[in-house]
Amino acid sequence: MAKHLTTREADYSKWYNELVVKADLAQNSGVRGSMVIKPYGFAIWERIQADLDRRFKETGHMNAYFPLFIPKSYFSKEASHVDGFAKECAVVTHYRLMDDPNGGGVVVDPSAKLEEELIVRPTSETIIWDTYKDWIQSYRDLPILVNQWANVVRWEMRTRLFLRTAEFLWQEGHTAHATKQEAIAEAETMLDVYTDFVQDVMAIPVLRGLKTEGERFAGALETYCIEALMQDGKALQAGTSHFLGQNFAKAFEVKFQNKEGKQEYVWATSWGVSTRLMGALIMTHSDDNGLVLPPKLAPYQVVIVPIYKGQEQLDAISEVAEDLMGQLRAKGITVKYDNRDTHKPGWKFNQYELQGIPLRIAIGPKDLEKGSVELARRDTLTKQFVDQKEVSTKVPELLDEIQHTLFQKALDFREAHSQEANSWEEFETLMKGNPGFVYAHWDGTTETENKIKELTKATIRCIPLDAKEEDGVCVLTGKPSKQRVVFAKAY
RNA sequence: CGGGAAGUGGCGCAGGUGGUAGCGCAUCUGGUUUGGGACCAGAGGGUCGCAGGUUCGAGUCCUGUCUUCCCGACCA
Repeated sequence: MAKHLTTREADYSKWYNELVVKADLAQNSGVRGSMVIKPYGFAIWERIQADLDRRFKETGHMNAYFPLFIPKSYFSKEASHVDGFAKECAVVTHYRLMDDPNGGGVVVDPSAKLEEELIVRPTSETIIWDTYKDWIQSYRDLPILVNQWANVVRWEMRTRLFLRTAEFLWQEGHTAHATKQEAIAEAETMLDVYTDFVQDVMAIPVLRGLKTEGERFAGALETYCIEALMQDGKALQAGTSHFLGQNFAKAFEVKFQNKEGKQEYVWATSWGVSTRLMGALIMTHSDDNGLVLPPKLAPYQVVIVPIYKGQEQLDAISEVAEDLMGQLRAKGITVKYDNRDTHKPGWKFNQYELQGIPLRIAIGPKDLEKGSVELARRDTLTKQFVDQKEVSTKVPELLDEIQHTLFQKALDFREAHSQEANSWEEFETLMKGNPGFVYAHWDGTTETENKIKELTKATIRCIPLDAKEEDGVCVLTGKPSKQRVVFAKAY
């Protein structure tokens, strides 16, 4: 009968996998490394999408769609880009199947070999810049501010639901600008958009920073990122925004004529977040009873469960429930009334806790007598009796409070798991576990960064944007350093 | 790609030395229940991943193959 989740303490990674499956978010499919996102999980993703999409449009972007397939030759045009992705590409080589001459089934028709192989996009810079070439002649054609919602494929060796799947859903923004300053400003603006969204809507605090040269996106001059800390003390990259310089413009010969009549290469950015955010959401807020959702992302913010004997009692309860639902919906709150007779109340309580519904209202015979309801909070697992008349004011207040509490709790956790390391001994000792964010001095070289990774498995998550200048010495080499960078073990 | 494990009803598993498949959960029916994952009684459902081979006979032995999961190097 024990349907309980593995606890986080017993096995964090097992807890995560069980939660994703039992809360009906996603499941593994018959396709290696590729998941099925189930309706409940997709409903959460849709809310993420809707909010981000609004923010993209408010910052002047429009959506477009580019092909899934990219000719192989496009890839080799930007050298560091191809280096970064070559080892994880799915390649289409044929376009036809035929009956297997040796028996049942079908085989690839060897005569249907493609002249040029097609790459299933791992990211779309190349096909997009090949297209932008046709769109841009003059400074009057700039800027181009485009986003696309799409699926991409990266042939990862080891996959995990939402965190790393061979195929994943994301959005990728690709912009073109006349000046370097404008492109950098765009990359920074989008980092702000991501920061606001992840903190305000997902209730996940993030560090903002720059990636080191070694961790930078393949083909970028600068990668801005937001980094979140998970409950097990490991870091998760939640979003990136890249200043691409003129690399792609040069690779695809995208020039424009400026006001002085001279030909110039276009400046570029790209930025993206993926279904990986679902993983961040789960690993930031959830507990041993299941998913905990911030109200702003919950497919249903409130669920009403009737407790009754017989049709007559159900009818009386339904009347109250319908009335409350009307009042809540009028305030823009999403409510579900679960009057199914096929499951018992206790079963429903557990199910909705597992699925992270922020507030649960139970109405039973006692409540009919007293004119009350039982209101239960998912985040604190506390219950209170509330007068039916007060529900429509109490619920919005509580939803706000839950949203705020979740963020604050995650922020407190991050602060409690952020520390400085001032010597190699200290650093090494910390990194024997998953200590969270460790602020330490670094000499600025990729060589040292790699050495530290080799020795401790810790990577530089970012060079914080708001870091104060501080003289110090590299934790490994003892060479001088002007500011601390953030180390952690990462997903 | 290197190391390990596993494929048997929807899910989780059991099936010494070969003899024609079983358990728990889930499902369905009837009844009693309903304030934290109900109970009783009955029922349905599997060519044992796939392809060969050995054998009178293969879930079991042999060969090949595919897939999935876990651990490492890579990554949003």
